[in-house]
Amino acid sequence: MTHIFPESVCIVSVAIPIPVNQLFDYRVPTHIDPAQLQIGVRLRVPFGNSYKVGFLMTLPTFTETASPKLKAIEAVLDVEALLSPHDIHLLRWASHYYYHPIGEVMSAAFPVALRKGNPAQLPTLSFYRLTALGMQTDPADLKRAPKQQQLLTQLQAQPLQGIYEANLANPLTRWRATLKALLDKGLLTIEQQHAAPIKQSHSLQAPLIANIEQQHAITQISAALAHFRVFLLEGITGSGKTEVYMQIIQTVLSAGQQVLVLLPEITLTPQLQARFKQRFDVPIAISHSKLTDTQRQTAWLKMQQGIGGILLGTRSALFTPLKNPGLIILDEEHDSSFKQQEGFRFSARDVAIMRAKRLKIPVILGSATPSFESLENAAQQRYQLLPLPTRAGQATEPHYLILDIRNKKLQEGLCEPLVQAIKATLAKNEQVLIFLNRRGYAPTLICHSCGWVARCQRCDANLVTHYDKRLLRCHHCAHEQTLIQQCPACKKTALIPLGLGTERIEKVLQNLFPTQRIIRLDQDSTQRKGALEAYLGQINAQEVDIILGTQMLAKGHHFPNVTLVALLDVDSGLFSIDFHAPEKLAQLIVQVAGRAGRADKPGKVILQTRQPEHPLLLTLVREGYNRFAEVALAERKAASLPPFSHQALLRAFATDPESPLWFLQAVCALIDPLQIRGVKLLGPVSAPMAKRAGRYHYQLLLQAERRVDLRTLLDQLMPQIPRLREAKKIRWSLDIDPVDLY
DNA sequence: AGCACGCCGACT
DNA sequence: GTCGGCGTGCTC
Repeated sequence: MTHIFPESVCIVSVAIPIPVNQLFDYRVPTHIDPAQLQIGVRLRVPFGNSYKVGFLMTLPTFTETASPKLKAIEAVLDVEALLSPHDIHLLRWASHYYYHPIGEVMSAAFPVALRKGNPAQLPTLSFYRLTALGMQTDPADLKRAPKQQQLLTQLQAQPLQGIYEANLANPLTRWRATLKALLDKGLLTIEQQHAAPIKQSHSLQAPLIANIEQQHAITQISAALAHFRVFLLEGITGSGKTEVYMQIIQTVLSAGQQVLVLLPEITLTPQLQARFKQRFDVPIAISHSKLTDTQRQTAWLKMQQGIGGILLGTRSALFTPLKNPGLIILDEEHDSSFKQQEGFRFSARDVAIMRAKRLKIPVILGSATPSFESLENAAQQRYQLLPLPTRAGQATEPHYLILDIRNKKLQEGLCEPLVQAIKATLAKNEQVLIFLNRRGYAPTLICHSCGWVARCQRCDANLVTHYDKRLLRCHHCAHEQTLIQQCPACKKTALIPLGLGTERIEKVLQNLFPTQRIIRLDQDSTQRKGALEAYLGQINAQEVDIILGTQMLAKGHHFPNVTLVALLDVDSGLFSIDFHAPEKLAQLIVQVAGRAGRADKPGKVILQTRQPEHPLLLTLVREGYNRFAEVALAERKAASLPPFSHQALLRAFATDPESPLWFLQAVCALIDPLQIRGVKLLGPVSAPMAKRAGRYHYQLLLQAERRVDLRTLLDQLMPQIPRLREAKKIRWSLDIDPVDLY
């Protein structure tokens, strides 16, 4: 063997998007200038027997003891890092906090197109700042080009200065031809070519006159701009939260800064987008999972380059870089879809707060029903509570009525007083909203003769009868089969659907109210693209008398002519083993109730229950959501439950029923000798629904009153878990601050 | 996550 | 005697 003299090699550490929490070292080849390498730039690197896009995590260092297996960087994909040092720091923090591999966390911050290594260029679009000088073209000529028509109408309505996005680079569009023609005729001038940062922004529409509480909120938040602070804007439905957002946004935009607005649901983005578009003359970027990779890359780059003024997006938009960040708004902060439930299980709410802290900007958390955790943070003065108790236009709060349905004759789930209330409401030409959180016809199919029940083969669950499609379906896996007539056990034709789903209630209502127009809104009835929007349109056009539906009724949409809301079964939420259940139930009730009523037509809310004396229900109905939260928080404090303690949930599953348990027992055996005080182990136990989609689920809950104890334990434990022999047969994950305890 | 390596059953 | 099943281990 020839002796090799030590030679100085330039190396860097790279985060690769694979589920292994380590960095990989690479040699910087001589043709790459190490002085030009910025932390965060994307690199193409050889990995295994292919190539991957990784992220530079350390500055180059020179060493004489480099391992001979080091490979060289193939290419540097960015001249400058697309993420700021603040954002990279945030991602490092999130990787540690959630114990998730840094490569996957880094990768989560980028849109798919850029993860693949695409050049960070705004594709085909060019941005121009256009100023209209006066228009002659008739928008009626442009019937088949709605976008052009819209622009021309706008230009004619007011000689304006604004930023328009014009796809002048694409020779195929008539859009380009029109603009070109307008430019040629001198009807438009290009004030500024190329992407330009927002310098200032004018309000296109006069803001509404704020009421006292709104004005107080606006003043308080405005005073805190350019500082870190968390505001909890607690506004009941119709209290004008959005107006507060918009007035603050205007201030932030006027200072040349950008705003990140996060929403829980895609369905809510178009409404807010329309209102923002009317109000602000900055480009608004949209980012959610229903957009194409290119659309999301465009939105991301617009914000990164400072072209976009507002980014409206869902959870995954949280990490979008902002050239000049000024404010983060997280609307409906209580919503559990802000918590990612697989892979990198982060809370968009908690990470947003961390991000704002680093960026020294304020966060506004908005909700009519804040999470108990946020209310506790407000009580401890960590967040500033800004209540908006008044409904705009003096609409009154709904009146609650608890209907005891024990021993009452039910017409297929509707008690007589409810039927009467529905009749009375319909007689006044007002709409009724009926809520039942169970889709399908009936949750159980039982044999009247022998007691056989239709069960899912792959889950610990009954099959749900769907009459519309003549199917038996499992709501926990993809299994479905045709609806059977004959009992497979005793061969008698005595199968009875037991219990109520929305499909069944729809038929009941059709029988009771044959002349009324009824619409059912659930996952099954809104499968078709655009179906939900079409139904919502019909409801608002008063073409519907009774609206029936599940969960999806609780989100966002307001139905002003609904004056009666009925929740058919609130009991199922009262007895869950998950301590979050009362909180979720209260939020659901208040959110559903909030769909109804307006100034001149106060709403009435009927709750059907077999637990009419249940203290939780009574507190909520008599004393309101905040008092309910106080009581529930006191109980959590007494029981040392979050937010008065901190949890991490270790889950494991496998197709074989025993190895997940063995795995969790092996983990317990690792924990024991660590001698960490202050951390309680609860489990291992099988998950509430142990068998799901043919896999057996088990879990181990770790709980500590001081977060530092939990972290000390996990810091030592986590590196050891992948080395366990028992870990190889199963799939496992760690959920920090779990929201669903199953 | 991919992907290769590796040791046991049904096939030309 | 080979093709291929997916258990196990590694990736700078």
